[in-house]
Amino acid sequence: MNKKSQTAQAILDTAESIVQESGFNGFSYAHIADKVGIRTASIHYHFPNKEDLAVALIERYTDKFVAASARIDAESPNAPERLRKFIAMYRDPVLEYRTCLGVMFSSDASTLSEKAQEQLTGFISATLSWLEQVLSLGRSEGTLRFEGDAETQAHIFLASLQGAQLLARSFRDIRRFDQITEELISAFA
Amino acid sequence: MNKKSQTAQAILDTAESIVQESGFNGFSYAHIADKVGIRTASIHYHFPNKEDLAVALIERYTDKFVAASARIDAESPNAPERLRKFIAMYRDPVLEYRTCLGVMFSSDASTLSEKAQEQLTGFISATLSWLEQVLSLGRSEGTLRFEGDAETQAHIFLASLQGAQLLARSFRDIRRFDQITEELISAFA
DNA sequence: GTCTATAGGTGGATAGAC
DNA sequence: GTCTATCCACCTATAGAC
Repeated sequence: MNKKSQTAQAILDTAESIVQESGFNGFSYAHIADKVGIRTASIHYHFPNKEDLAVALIERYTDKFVAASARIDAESPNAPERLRKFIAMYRDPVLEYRTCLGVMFSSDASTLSEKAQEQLTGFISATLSWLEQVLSLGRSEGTLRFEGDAETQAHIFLASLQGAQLLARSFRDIRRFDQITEELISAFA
Repeated sequence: MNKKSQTAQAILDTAESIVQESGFNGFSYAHIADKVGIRTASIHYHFPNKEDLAVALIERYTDKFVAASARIDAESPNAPERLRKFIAMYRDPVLEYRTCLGVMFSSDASTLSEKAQEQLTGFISATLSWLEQVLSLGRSEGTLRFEGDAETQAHIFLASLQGAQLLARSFRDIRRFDQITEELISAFA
């Protein structure tokens, strides 16, 4: 179920990449068509309008996160390593001057449809829930130390990573990102 | 010097407000003209093109921050109170679903001109420098406690506020912002 | 300084042939 | 499923009258 054709996947791949770089208002059907090697009319066949495309983008991004976090849980038994892999997920796009799709959609939230906004909060909630669970695990394991409740710490951690992406991007300097995340990790020690 | 006419100020006021809500790619000359009550051609008289407008926006925003931070320094002798007033500056726009202009321009950085990007990093650098100085002061006063160097902590603090704005905006819930900032403050105690 | 008028381009979107 | 052709709204920007 939810099978998408190869072309639809290519369109989503390209759109995701452009949104991560320029935001949802920073791209057009023409941009996608050029990169994919099709005509704009073909995009409309797969995604009738821009809202459909936005919703599909966040939907798929959420699915990818759920899969990735499950993989992390399976591969890494201890909480600190899970956190480090999570940070790596947020670091990679910055190397290409991109950010998490959630950051971009959050910025452009006011121009998104109701449904797209709901998808967005769904994605962020999934991320926060996973982080909270990792932090709780770390605390009970004794591998992570922090004050206050895990939910608040999850918020701070995610907010810091989002801001770190924006700062590193503005300065075109990945070290700003690393500087922030290394201190975040060591604060839990 | 750098005196701007009343109309130019009104244009900047409106543009700033729209950018904070919808991003730099989310507004047009027509939007501004409508709100200010002039024609789009008049905007071009004051700001020949969109790049000029972007540069003027960040320039003025930086000036306003410098003035505001100087006022905070003058009014509040101790570091924790300075931090709290800084947080308030980032909280206010969220109430109207806006963010710091720096966040929006950072998101749209890839579509900005070279000069606008330089202005942007100038603004962020000014913010980071001021924060670093406040944190250093607090540490030497004994009113703020933290690990590592003040520069890194300034980065984390700013990144957290930026992310907190995005999170609160996405959920349309100011309490997410407050939850984050209260924990940030208490972590320094 | 602000206006009308308009140029020239690009945006998303549709109809209909293949 | 993908194409060509096309529509129309909107965009930034300019020329020139007032």
